[in-house]
Amino acid sequence: MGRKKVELKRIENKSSRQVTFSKRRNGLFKKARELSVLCDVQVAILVFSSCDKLYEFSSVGSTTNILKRYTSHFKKKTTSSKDANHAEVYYGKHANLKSLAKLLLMVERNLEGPYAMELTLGDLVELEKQLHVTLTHVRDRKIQMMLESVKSLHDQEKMLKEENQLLEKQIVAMKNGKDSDHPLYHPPQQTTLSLLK
Amino acid sequence: MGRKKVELKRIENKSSRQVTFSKRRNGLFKKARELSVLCDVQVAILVFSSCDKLYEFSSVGSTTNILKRYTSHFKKKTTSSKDANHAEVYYGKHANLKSLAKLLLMVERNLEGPYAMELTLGDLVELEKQLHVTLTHVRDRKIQMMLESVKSLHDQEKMLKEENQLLEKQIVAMKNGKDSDHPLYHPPQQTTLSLLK
DNA sequence: AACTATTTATAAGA
DNA sequence: TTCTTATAAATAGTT
Repeated sequence: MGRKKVELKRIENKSSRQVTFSKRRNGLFKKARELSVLCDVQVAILVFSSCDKLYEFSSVGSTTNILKRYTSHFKKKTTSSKDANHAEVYYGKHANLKSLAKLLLMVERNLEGPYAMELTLGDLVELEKQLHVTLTHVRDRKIQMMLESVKSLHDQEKMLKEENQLLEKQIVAMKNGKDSDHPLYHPPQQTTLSLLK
Repeated sequence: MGRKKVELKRIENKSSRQVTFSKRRNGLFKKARELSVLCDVQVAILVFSSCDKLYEFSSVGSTTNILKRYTSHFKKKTTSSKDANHAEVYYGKHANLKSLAKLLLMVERNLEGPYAMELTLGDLVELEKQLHVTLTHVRDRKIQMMLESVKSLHDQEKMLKEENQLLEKQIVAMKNGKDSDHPLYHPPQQTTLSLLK
């Protein structure tokens, strides 16, 4: 795709080989990025030039992530309990949404970022289990709250309807000039509506 | 480069995404081969599809060779550089991950126990989203590592078979009584097997 | 899987 | 190096 069709063999002229390398390398990386985005896949490319220079492309955080396991994958876990206690000291009193969200963001950054974490496959399996369990519980709690909300709304609706009926009866009674025996209705001050915010 | 200009975003239709993936993957690999030949460089491409399938391209014999080269390249860079803070950063991030596991346990206890955290429905929805995202990322990373394991084992198997063939040839040669001109084959001392433990 | 109308990449020239 | 442009190549939508 140029002024002339080019034969598929090593370009002997050094400078035009260098120019072509630069152009086509960029082209290749662009194509890789497009493939990654359009088709929702992960792509990594490594290019070693003849003078031992490395050019790399990765659709995820870094190529290192993919290859880091060659050196770190089977390292042994040694200090899990110590770390856990450490965590409790730090977060025990502040086990709130904010610190959890922060930590989750940190984990995400670490999974995708330029520095691969020293996580073994076993670590990841454990973490996945734990996340799954917590996610399930959060969902359960959410659904519970939603059900409670719905129930509250129904209760509230019922209550208001009853109030309406009572008020209507009072109005009818007043129109008939017979209100002295029936004092006015006063609605309750506290209802479950407040639970819904 | 087609009937219409295509927007650079995930193709939502599954079947056309699959078709485009197939076409563009071939295109990418072709470009890589051309770059490799024309410019006399080594190229390796790894593509992980969303359904856990690995497609790879390598301008030389096996992708492992290039990955090894990459690893040693990177090692050279990092070990010779002066960054002593690296280990500390590393430890910090690792510790944070353990903290996350501990914190997740705490959140669970709070959700189920008599002392419910003061979380609104909105909080729970946000938390659920965040957990889901992190869980997805953890799963992705886990799958990536598993794929790498499988690939390494396959490469290793191939290498061992090649060694076997060489050894068998030597045995045949020895039986023919002409071994004095051909020194025994010595297998490489360091193979990727050691990395797998 | 083929077919083309178009878009995109790029070889050569400036 | 960077830009321009003629042309080759890739590919999106269609059959």
